[in-house]
Amino acid sequence: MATIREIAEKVGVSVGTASFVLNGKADDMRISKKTQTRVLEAAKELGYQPSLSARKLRVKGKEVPVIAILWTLDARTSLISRFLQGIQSKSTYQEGQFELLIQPYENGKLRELHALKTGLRFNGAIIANASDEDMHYLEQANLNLPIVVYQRHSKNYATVLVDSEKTGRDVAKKFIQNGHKQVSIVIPEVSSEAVALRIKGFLEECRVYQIEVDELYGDFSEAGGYAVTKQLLMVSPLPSAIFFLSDYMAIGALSALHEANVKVPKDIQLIGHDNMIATQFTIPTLSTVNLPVEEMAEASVNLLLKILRNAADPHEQLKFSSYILERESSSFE
Amino acid sequence: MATIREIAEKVGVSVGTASFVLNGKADDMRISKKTQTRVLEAAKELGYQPSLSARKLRVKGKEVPVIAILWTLDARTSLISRFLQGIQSKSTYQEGQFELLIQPYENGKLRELHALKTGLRFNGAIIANASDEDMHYLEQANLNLPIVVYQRHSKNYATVLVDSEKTGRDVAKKFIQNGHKQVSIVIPEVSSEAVALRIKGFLEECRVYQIEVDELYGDFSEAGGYAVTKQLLMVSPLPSAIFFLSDYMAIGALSALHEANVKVPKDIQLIGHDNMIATQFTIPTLSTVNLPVEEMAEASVNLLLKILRNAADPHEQLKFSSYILERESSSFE
DNA sequence: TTGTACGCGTTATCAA
DNA sequence: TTGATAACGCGTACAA
Repeated sequence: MATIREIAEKVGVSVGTASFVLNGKADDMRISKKTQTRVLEAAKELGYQPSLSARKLRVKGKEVPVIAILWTLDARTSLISRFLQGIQSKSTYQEGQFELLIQPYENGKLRELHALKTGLRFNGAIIANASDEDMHYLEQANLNLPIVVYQRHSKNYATVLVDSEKTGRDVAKKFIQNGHKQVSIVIPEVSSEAVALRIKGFLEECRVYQIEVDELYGDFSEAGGYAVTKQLLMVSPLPSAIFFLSDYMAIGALSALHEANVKVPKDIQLIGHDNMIATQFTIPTLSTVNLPVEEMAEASVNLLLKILRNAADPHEQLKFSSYILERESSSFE
Repeated sequence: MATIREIAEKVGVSVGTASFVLNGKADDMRISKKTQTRVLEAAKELGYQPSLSARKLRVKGKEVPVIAILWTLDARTSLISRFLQGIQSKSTYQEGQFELLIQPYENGKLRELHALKTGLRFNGAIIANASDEDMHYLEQANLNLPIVVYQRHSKNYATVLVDSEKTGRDVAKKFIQNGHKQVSIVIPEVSSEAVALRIKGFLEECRVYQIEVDELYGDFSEAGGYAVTKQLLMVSPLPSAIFFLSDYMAIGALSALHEANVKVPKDIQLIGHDNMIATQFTIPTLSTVNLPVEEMAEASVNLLLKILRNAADPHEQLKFSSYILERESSSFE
């Protein structure tokens, strides 16, 4: 991490000269070739790395806010592409009004992310996939950094979310409406408020209508859904409907059921969650709950930008709505 | 974009005081409550936004290189999650040795991305999905910014890629070996060297063995593959094998074929490309070409970091290999 | 609480 | 023709 001054000193030249050489303006400034090569060599030797900070500071009117997306290092990483797509599809991005930083963190270890406290890396953050512990830390830390929390409730920060409890109830209602008496819910092993609320809504509604529910757990992935279903196939009787809290898991289940020659939706009905594009092309097509990830992502960024320029309440709560998309996997033929 | 000095002036207080208040250190410093509120109000009014650059510059030993991932704003955005996963799975990231910036750009308009020339946003870049025009611009611009190009050849920059021509030949060989005489190749409408080379290799090998090939085009998505296949189903005879240059397209095709009651692999064999996880769970499971995205992503970042600290040749060429994963969609029963 | 030196690259002004 | 000097940008931290 040498500075330009160190280079200048080593070569025995002024910092201005060194700067010109390192920026390719040496010829315009008529710096001799020998000096140029000597400067460049010194830079290489010392491992010179220009400081963006110093540059930005000097070049006026160029600094834009840095927005960080804090994303957990777990299976849900696969959803980040939709999040990014939501941000990018909009004009805001194109105009270069902000820089987008991806800041991964380990689930449950948000407190160890020093950048949240130092305020050196970003001007504001969107926190996705926060676990209970992470959220607890956040609420108690009371950071004075502008923050938008995605898919969780919060007292101290702005939020963007859907009514996950209602989602759960809606799916239960659909199952009840379709006449199911014995259903299962497959739960991914991730700590998430949204998941917990969906479960809560689903179970409550089932209780009200006295439907029997089995709770199953698996990895948040196709493989997880496949494994859970394989296990389920070994016991009997099979439930007549399953709610998967992740489309990926439901896709894995379709594969396992096909192998076992169990027909969907005739023998068993499935509903997934998230409305991943792939669900339109599975065999059979997969009913799912539409989660407006792209819209929420865009809203999160816009909200954060507004908060940054004091144009929005830092406690704003944006609510989106989800709805069931009925496709073949939950329809009677 | 007010500065801390403007706030201090407005309130009639020193910059030091303003700094303390804005950083929540006011109480420790025994700044009066009135002063605190006045400073905070002024900050709000003026729309104060702390300059990260000034902060980083002052706080010693904290500046780490910023690496940008330049990603096109097109359908292939869906692949970015694998790219990110590749980076994140490794220790490098955890140690906070660099910051990761996502810099989208419009396909073919890399030249309009000013950040590449100003050097204000990042210390080095990984360029993914560059089109021919983008690459032409890059080669001729001869930027002195450290750059790693992903999945393209380059004279002037470091690269990380697989031998895409060989991939194409391999798939053709597999088809020939399986006895096909009439095949199709489905090409996504994206400008990519890798895609072009796969096509080239595939067509050449087919020519050598005098296999008839039909070239079809569609959107890089499940819907694109579905649409192409629907069209294909209207003509006859159907080819006995199809090579899809994207798994997403192949997944769409499976759906269309299922609807038309054409059996895979009995009536027609399919091979996709990329080895997306979903291909293990389609019905039938999808043969595909494994593209080591995660490994290449990790290698790209590590190579760039090495170049940044002069520990690697800025023209290094890293080659990875791909191979066919035979699953049900291309196997005889 | 205040004043001010400091970090580091850029660039305009000055000097030989 | 070749290079030096110093002001500048902005938040931080320490001495006063």
